[in-house]
Amino acid sequence: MGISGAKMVERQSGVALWRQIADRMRLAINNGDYDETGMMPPETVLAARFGVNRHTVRSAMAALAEEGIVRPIQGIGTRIERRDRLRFPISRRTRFAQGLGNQARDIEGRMLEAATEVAPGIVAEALGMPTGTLCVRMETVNSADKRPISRATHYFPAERFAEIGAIFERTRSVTAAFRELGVPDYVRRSTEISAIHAEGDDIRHLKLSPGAIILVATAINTDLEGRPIQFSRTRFAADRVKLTVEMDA
Amino acid sequence: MGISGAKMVERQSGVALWRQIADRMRLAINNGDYDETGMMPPETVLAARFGVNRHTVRSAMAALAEEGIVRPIQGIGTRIERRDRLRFPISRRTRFAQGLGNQARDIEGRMLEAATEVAPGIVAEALGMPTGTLCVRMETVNSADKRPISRATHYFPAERFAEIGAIFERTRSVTAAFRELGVPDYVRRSTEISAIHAEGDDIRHLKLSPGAIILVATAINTDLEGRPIQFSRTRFAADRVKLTVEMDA
DNA sequence: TCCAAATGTCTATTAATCTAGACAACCGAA
DNA sequence: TTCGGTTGTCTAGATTAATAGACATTTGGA
Repeated sequence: MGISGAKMVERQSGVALWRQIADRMRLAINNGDYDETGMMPPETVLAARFGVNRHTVRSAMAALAEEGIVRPIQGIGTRIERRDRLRFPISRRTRFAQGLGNQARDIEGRMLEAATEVAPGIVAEALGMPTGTLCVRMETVNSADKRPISRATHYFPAERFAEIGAIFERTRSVTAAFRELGVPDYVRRSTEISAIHAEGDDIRHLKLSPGAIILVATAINTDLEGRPIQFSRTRFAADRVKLTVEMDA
Repeated sequence: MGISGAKMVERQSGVALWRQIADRMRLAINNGDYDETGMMPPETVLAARFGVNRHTVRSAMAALAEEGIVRPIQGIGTRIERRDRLRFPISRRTRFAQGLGNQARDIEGRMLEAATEVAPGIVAEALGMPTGTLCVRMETVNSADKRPISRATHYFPAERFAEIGAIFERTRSVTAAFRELGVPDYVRRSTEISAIHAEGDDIRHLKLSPGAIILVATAINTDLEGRPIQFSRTRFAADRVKLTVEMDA
């Protein structure tokens, strides 16, 4: 159960039981409580759990079905059709944790790997470096409420940000790492968004089923002087995130 | 008619009409809509305005009277007893007592319980601890001028803050307790805000009527090194507090 | 093929909510 | 004192919400 233990529904509160139950089931679904099976527990189980009649649970379920969140299948059970996707705002000041902000309790960035290597052609061009220049490549996985949301590959000019891997490992934040390395603020110059089928390690890291769709956001960040400091390619699990592009003057 | 225009109440929404009306009247009161007279409009007027029977309005009024917000006087009308909503700022440096500052004379934090136990999954994740790690759970109620404002459940890593319960009991302040335990300053890493209907013990501790709305702020605080030191879930009585989120770089 | 498990549908009953109307009780002012 | 306006109380009925039980229907697997 939740943080504060087993919560019973409240009677005579002016809020119908089926509505309370529907609200709590929607929360549980979005929280990923039923991700293992992708199915709701049987109606009889839910009725017992909430201490109400099965018909009351069915009313709640009908409300969720109306919203398109679940779909009942006779003889099988009730399938979870849709989880609300996190809204990830992309703007001039895109920051991972800030962007998801209050859409999840626990936003975590985990580093998989960091290495210094020769910048690939596209990266060198994006960062305005001669071909053959060294860069730091950093691989991260970002999660919201324990659920992996995105997988990113970042490139930084090695000259300025040689230690960024170690600092990220400690601060778990690109923004914080930049700050420690003398970049108090930075802005996004460009973002390109595309969609492909998931493949390779992304399937494993994002816990996707083969053939799932991922959104790819390729971005360039610059410091306030306009010098490129980061090239990143972030793969979002498309069934968990929607990207909202925000324009600004 | 309030700021937000003429909204009709919704039928068959799973929320009783009297509850919807009570909520909207509470908002209007706290918004100062009736400050000129200090009285509610007559029940017949309200009934016409909301498009419901007078008895339905009376049910809503009874709920507000139960909360101590209004007091009906036969022959005269219904007087507004109390209308105040504290502003609670949420920022990188959120502190309970400081935040309420000069909005109340007497700001009190009372501890209900403190226990060392295995951290729930969400908490362990939030605090960056392996699952199964011990944490201190502390339950508090915060009041301003003797009126309960919020009810919070805090989690601290047991390793660093085993004694925080005893220290809070003495100092009545999380900030002070942290200071004694070697954390001179701390910042808020994240805050998630949602709203639900009050239920369970919160109704009793916050002296709410069943079905009242509470604001839930789930927060993680870190020390200046960025290590998570506190996970908390604070439930604010929504009719007594408004949260103002302050952005910073 | 048969069974267990799940959702779908139906009837019946009780409780809560909302409407409707009438009238009593109370207060302030004309 | 009378009267208009207000809240308080009562009865009655309609609608919605919730409980209870029975049985049909569908599916997947033994």
